[in-house]
Amino acid sequence: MRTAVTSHEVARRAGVSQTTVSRVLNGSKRVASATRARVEAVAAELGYQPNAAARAMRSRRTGIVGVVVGRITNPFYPQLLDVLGRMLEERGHRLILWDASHGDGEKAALDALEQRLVDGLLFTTVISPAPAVEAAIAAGAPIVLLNRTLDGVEADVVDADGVTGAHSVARYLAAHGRRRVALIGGLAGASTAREREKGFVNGCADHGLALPPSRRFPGDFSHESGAAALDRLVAADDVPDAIFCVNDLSAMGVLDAARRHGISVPDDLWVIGFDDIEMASWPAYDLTTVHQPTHVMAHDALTLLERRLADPAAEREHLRLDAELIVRGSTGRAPRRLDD
Amino acid sequence: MRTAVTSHEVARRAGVSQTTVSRVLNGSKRVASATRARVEAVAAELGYQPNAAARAMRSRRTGIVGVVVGRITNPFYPQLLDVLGRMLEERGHRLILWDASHGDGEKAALDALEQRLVDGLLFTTVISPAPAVEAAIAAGAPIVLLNRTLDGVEADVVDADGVTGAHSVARYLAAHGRRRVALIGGLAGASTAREREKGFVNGCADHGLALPPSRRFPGDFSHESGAAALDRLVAADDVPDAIFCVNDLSAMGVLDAARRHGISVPDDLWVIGFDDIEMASWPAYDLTTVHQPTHVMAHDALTLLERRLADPAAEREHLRLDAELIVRGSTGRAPRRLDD
DNA sequence: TCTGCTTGTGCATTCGTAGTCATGCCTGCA
DNA sequence: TGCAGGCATGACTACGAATGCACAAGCAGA
Repeated sequence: MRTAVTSHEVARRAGVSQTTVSRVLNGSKRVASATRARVEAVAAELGYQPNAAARAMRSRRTGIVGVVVGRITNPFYPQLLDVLGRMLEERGHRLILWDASHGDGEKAALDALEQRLVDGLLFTTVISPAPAVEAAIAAGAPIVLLNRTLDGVEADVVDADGVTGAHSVARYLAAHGRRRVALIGGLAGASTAREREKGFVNGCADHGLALPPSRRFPGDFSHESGAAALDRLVAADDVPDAIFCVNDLSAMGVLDAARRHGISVPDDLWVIGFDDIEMASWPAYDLTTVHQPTHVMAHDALTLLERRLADPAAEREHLRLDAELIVRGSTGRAPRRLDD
Repeated sequence: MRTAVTSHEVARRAGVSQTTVSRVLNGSKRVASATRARVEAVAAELGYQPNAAARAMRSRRTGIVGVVVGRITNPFYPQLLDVLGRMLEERGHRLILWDASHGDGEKAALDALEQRLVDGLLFTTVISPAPAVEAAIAAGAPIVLLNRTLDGVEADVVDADGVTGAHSVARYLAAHGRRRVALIGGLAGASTAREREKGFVNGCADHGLALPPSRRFPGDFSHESGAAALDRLVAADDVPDAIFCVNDLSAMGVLDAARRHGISVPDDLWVIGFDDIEMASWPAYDLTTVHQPTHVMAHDALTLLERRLADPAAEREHLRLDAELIVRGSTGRAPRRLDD
């Protein structure tokens, strides 16, 4: 590798001061067009790239956003990252990624913020209690909570209405004659899991569906946890009419376990998820689920973060989006199958 | 946000010079243990975090590795990222992510390297020709090619043997009496696609399987491209015995399209993929495929990169790992189903 | 001709850390 | 007692870009 070209070198070759080079690069108007052209030509010729560290040191901005995801192998997160990556790319910004499923992703991200390595953070996966995160937010750090929230914390948040969404699932099941239902939950500290469980439990109560403890299972949003829950129901010879899972991945686990056990979906068992990840609509699963507007959420979260960076004193905002039931084949024959 | 604490501030409060603080933080031995303890106490009390930009400016290292993936929503990449993220976390390093499916991820990554924002780069997804990448590698830039390679370029590379892997697929199909086979390819510039196509084509020739142009389809590694190919075969009323796809995701597209068309797998059609992503083993797909040792590959690639960073003059290495056929239900009843 | 404003440019400084060089103290040996 | 040598520490500076301030030149209006 050749030694890096500096703005001083560009200045020297263009016969101007380093100040002028800096002005040209940052699009200042205070530069004669002839000078600008000359500097740009020299910069291009030398392949000049400003040193990121020096730039960050002076300007106190790095153009890097940190994102903490739950478990990158859960397709929900790549879908969020896809949108975020696109948006950041358009702005010429960059994305540092942490995975919270190993080590302490939140701690690492907060450290990076303190070190001024990132301009702001997007947490998609906070688990309460999260004292460090809460303290940083309270101190005014540029942090936006995406997907999951922290109860009682005043913060910029974008999430979907899990309570109403899950409530509509219970109503739907009751309306279609399902009587024996089961629930597969998520991590206790996750607001998404809590909300969806709560909405479903309330919905069952409201619509006369019994949901005994023996048909409530803990989960961790993984495929395995869904499969394990159905395995236990089978072992207990207590396979229900319908199972609601707090996310799609665990619902897919249930569907896969059902295949193993020779349980026919939807004939013998209905399965419903939450998220509406892309795979949920693929024929192999054809999963009825509650749609979360991932694109909009990611977009809104980044917009909130940018606003917070531009104005640290701006009013905090909590954007709560609607989640809508999408009926597919895992709860009866989906209408669109008639097209084939 | 309070103003950031600097090492000068820590020094002042601990009654030492900034130099000593720096020495304590970097674990220099030239510090009396009493002094070290005092500095550490003050640093902890103030929650001191060294400024990343200043540190990078002096030390010329950022502790950040850049990774360019093909399309983050293809589960193959999250699996790689999972391993990479773990390894980097252990080392206290960070990961900047680019997605090459929109904009120019490679250009952005190379820029970041020039700007000294990242210490090194991992390209999982180069598409030849890639003159900018080749030039950077030739100039000695710390870049490792993971998964895909660039023919004729001397570089640090970790990939799997696609030719042999795909060749074994053809042999397997021939040995099990499949006669009418089809091939769904990948992006022309991707070495993985080229190798796997070549291995399969050669294998077909070697084992007396005809593979007319009408049964060779272009693809782009996506679920849709797999599904689209089967749609065309159905439309042409030319559904084959077996279809080999150059990656699992497109094979899953074929399986899903087969479901839509009421084609029974494996009774009417065998399907084989390549990669062995986690989902391939789930009952919904139960996909016979060629296993790539993703974990090992990611691990080796990062190890190579670290070696290159430690010694820029080290000999270049090309690690080529074996890819092994894994037989599952999409090519006949898989043995393990008997367990149930 | 003089004043006052605009425009284009450069000088000098700053950001926070790491490392070089210098210094003072203490120990041990001649 | 004198001095070499190790140890602990501090003063100073470099890293590279951005920016406040100063200033010269050009021009309009009085």
